[in-house]
Amino acid sequence: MNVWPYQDKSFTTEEIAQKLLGCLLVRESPEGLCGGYIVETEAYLGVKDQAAHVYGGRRTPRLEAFYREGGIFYIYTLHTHLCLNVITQSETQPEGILIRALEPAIGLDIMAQRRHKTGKLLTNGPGKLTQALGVDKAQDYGSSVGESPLRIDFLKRKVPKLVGKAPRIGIPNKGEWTSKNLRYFVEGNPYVSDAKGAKDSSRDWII
DNA sequence: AGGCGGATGTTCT
DNA sequence: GAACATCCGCCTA
Repeated sequence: MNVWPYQDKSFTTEEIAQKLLGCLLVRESPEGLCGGYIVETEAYLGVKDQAAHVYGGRRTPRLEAFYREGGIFYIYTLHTHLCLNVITQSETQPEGILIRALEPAIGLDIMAQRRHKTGKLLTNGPGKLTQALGVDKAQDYGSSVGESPLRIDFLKRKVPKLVGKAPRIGIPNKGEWTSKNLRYFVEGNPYVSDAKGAKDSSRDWII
């Protein structure tokens, strides 16, 4: 059975963010099944993290998922796009992980239809991957990552050869939190959102 | 009512 | 590959 493997809270959010790399994110829809391997994540460390939505203990209707159990999706709207996050801890410890990029693996034709794009442009950004998968806020917000139309397969995973660490994207003026290396990615994978060259795609996975 | 949040896609070298 | 126009819902005032 495919369930949230970090229920016992014995792992930090930073650790889980790295463990999610290589896991298969899939989405079931009337159009068919599609999905890809997670290649880029960012950790958001709760009320003390100036870049987190819940910084300072903020609690508003859209943030409710943070104050529930780990292993559910938190989805927020950014202009026209949706950003997909996994809640990692507990009611009293509102932390989460932003999924920033996928390597397409299943239903490439369906994703291309939704994106009107192909290749890297399919899923190499947080808003692009939600569009490619057909993520729907009303349907997927708060749903379980283990068994829902939108879910993560923690078993059939690839193993990154090398995990890169870097500061998170787009959070200037957040004090020390701006420069912390809380962004993780599969080194050399061409689908990482700011991968420039994208040449060395042969050396990204062990398996 | 107004401002903020960041990602996308186009257009220009 | 860098610059910029555009996108709109949630919160705070």
